[in-house]
This record gives sequence, structure tokens and C-alpha cells, in this order.
Amino acid sequence: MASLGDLERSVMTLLWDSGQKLSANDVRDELDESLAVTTVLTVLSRLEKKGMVTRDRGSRPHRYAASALREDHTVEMLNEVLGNAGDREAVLARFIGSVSEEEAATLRRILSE
Amino acid sequence: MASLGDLERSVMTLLWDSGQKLSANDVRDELDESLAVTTVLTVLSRLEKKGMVTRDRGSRPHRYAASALREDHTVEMLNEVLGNAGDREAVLARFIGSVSEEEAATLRRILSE
DNA sequence: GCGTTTCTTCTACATCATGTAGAAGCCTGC
DNA sequence: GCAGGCTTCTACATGATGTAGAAGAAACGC
Repeated sequence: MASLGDLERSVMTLLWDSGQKLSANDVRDELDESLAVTTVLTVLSRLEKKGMVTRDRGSRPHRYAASALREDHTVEMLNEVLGNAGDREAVLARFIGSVSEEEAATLRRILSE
Repeated sequence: MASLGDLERSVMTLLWDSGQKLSANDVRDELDESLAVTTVLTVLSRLEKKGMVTRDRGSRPHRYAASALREDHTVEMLNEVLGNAGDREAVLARFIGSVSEEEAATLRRILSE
């Protein structure tokens, strides 16, 4: 569902990182001066349709902001991947095995709370 | 990289579940009688190119098998998602929070080994 | 060996997502 | 009311995927 193209992802990353409402021009300037503003607007519209950004139509340059936390979106993606997984537990087991010792420690800490 | 279309995913699921080398006809029969065999062959070729299946050219109807365990593929996908995640730890923390109590227990067990 | 049947490969097309942007329409401040 | 900035519409190219016919290759029965 919420899979993103490269430019879409760049835009989302910017919105997530900035945590602000940005206009299409802001986005263009931060991302790539050479992009046409209409290109950015198209992408923002598509992201809005996907429910990834909200648009403030009240202010004159419309302003856009990420509609969900980046972490929440990522978790959604993770669950989507796991949804096509067959044996969820087996996958998690294997995933844990692929994780660094620090992360394992973090996970242990979180799980013990 | 290894993202799959619907038909591709169906084929992989079949190959993973069967654990056998299957011919294009086998796949067609199991999946959807109404599919043309050439369609299945095209998909299998594409999957081969993506490195998802191996083809046994020795036997006459060529036979195809999944080239990796389903779990390994899923873990790969998970890591791909996490690669675009920003703060990995934050995501994992949030993910753990979204998991059922049974799964949390399983994770604890795995982590304590 | 040869024709018939079966498989594979090539080629092709439709559709959809995405990147890209011009053209035209719409407001707003002046 | 009008110029300049914004938005919306429309459009096109590319690549992935689903779909499959046509043609070429190989094997099997005889």
C-alpha cells in the first residue's frame, strides 16, 4: 500500500526530519533546486492521496506535513512484510539472529518492561 | 530489490510451501488452471533473473525451485524496510509494542538463548 | 528418420506507478 | 482590474508486472 518511489521517499524524509509544515517551494529548495515546483506539487498530491501527508489549504502557499510519525510508518511496513511471511514466529526468530548484540540488548530491555 | 508482484508472490509461495522442484505446468495447475503456461514461464524466468528461483535445465520440463528459504527472504525484506527507517532502535521499540503477548514471550525466549 | 507432441524462448501489448513538467486557470494584494 | 504567484490539469516517458501468441527446439513413438 504505502510503498514509496525515490522522490516520494525523499520528500517524506524531509517532512519527517523537519517536523514542520512546508510549502512546495520549501520542499523544492531543500531537496533539489533543479526540480520544477510542479513536480514537487504532483508528488505531494500523490502523497496526500496515499494518506502520507496532510495539506493545509488554508494558508496561501498550501503547506504540507507528514501525517504520521516516521516510526509508525516503518512499523506499518514491517507488519506488511510480516503479513506475507508465512510463519511469523520463524521469521522473527531468524530476524533476531541477524541483529547486532547491541540491538539484541535493546530488545531485551524493551521486552522486560 | 526483491519486491514481488501478486502473481510472482503466488508462485513463490507455492514453491516455498511445496519445497519441491516444480515444472511450469505443475505451477499452473496448482495456481490457476486458466493461466497460460507461457505466462507462468515468463514469471518463472523473471523470478530466476531476480535470483528468487533456480532452474533445473537438465530435466525436460525444466523444473524450478525457490532458491532461498521463505524466512530468509522475509528477513531480507525486513532489513530493507529498516534500512529506510531513520532511527532503527526507535522503530524496533515501537514494533515490539505492536506485538502480541505470545510473540513477545517468544522473542524473550529467543533473546535469552 | 520423421512427424507429432511438448516445451521453451521471443516478442508484444496493456496497465499501473512514478518522475517529470508545461499550460492553463485561479486568487490576492495592490 | 491586473500582475505575479499558486494550484490544478493534462501529458509523456520509463520501468515493473500480468498476460499470452507465435515461432523455434527437443524429445518420443514408430
